[in-house]
Amino acid sequence: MERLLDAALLQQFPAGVVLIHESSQADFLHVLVEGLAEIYTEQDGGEWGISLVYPVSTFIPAAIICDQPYLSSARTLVKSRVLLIPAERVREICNQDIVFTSMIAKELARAYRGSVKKLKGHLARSTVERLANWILAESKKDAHQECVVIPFDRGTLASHIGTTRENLSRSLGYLTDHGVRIRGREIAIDDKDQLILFARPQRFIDDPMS
Amino acid sequence: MERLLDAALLQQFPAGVVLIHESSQADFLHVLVEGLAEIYTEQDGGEWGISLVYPVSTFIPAAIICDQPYLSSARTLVKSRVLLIPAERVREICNQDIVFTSMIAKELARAYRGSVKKLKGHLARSTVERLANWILAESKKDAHQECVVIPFDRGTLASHIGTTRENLSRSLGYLTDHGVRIRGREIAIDDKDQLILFARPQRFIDDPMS
DNA sequence: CGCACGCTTGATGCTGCTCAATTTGTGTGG
DNA sequence: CCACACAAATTGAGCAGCATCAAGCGTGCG
Repeated sequence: MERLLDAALLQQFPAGVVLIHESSQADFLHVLVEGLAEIYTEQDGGEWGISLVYPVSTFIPAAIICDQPYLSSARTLVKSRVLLIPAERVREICNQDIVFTSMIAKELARAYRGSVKKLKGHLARSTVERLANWILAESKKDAHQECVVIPFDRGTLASHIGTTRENLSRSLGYLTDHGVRIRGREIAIDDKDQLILFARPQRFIDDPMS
Repeated sequence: MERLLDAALLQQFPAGVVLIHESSQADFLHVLVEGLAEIYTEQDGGEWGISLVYPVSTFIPAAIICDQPYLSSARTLVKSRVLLIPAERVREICNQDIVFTSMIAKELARAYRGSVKKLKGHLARSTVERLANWILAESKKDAHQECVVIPFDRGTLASHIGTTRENLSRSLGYLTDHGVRIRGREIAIDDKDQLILFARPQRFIDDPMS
């Protein structure tokens, strides 16, 4: 563990800094210590969100383990602190320290499951349903608040829901008839039961703990 | 390694046997030794393909590592031999044997990257493009054959491409104008360059090695 | 032969993207 | 404090992609 940390560096980044560029070789294992980041991919001039990263977790550990180029890009969404560990060092310790390695394995497993859940959501649900379920999931983490605040701009949210800005707007409007009220970035949940009825959340798609 | 194998059992299954039921607790680590299997999910009465499993690899290792229910189901597509290792034993060895653990980590990393690639394909491409790229990818592995044979029925292929049987049929018809000829389950590639031109394959979506 | 199953083809409608116009919101400088 | 500029968000119209339903075709098997 010492050998890990003496080569690592903790850095502070403002919002909107691109930390990883897809298709570049993996050079560091990034650990988000504080803040918020997104994993995204650039395709045909557009951007699509792959996942959101909350502290404390690593991002894109798979590229380091596989010793392969990154499949997606990453940027900070708010001011964040990130721990950078040289890839070389990580792979070295993966052959020595069992505690670290099985921690990495757990991290990979969690990320993998997240990705499968996202895939399931896209295969089986419409845009509005994905949005409704995102709102429900978000409302759970902020300890029973009746109000969800989108922590980034709407374009970013749209790219993570898997739609365009325009349709996100329409979808939010549509949910107005299903227990929700919109005020800029604030989404007030007036009738949670009605929203749940519409969204039909499933444990194995929407529950981040599963 | 001995402790792993003395608790494991190698079993033979015919085609179409469901080995894993989603939402059930993970009891075994499955290793496909020979044959072909698919990971899929059941949603609203339909089935959607998540991934295909070729030998030799594990399936759904993440559920065992996380000690959580499976997120998807798995079945054999052809007669297959599968090694079953009790989950308990796997987790135990994950705290002891570094070689095994880092092998699992690599396996998880590969699966994770596969899932991200599938997600990218769905976000950025149309059904026909996904199909065209699947054909190209398939043609690569069978050592420069000019002909791809779908190794399962079309409904299954449709579910993995992310469309319906009907639209798969239409899409195959459409590709007829782009260098391909269809004869039942055989897809003859007459003009690979033209197909590539249409499909615009990307290394970081379609190359299974990356 | 006739039935079952898988594949194809057609018609129709919904979802969601694109483009464009308008409104709202936000920060800036006079 | 207002006027203005610029970006973000909304709204509308039109259209492409794809699902759905339904019917027609082909092949294999009892």
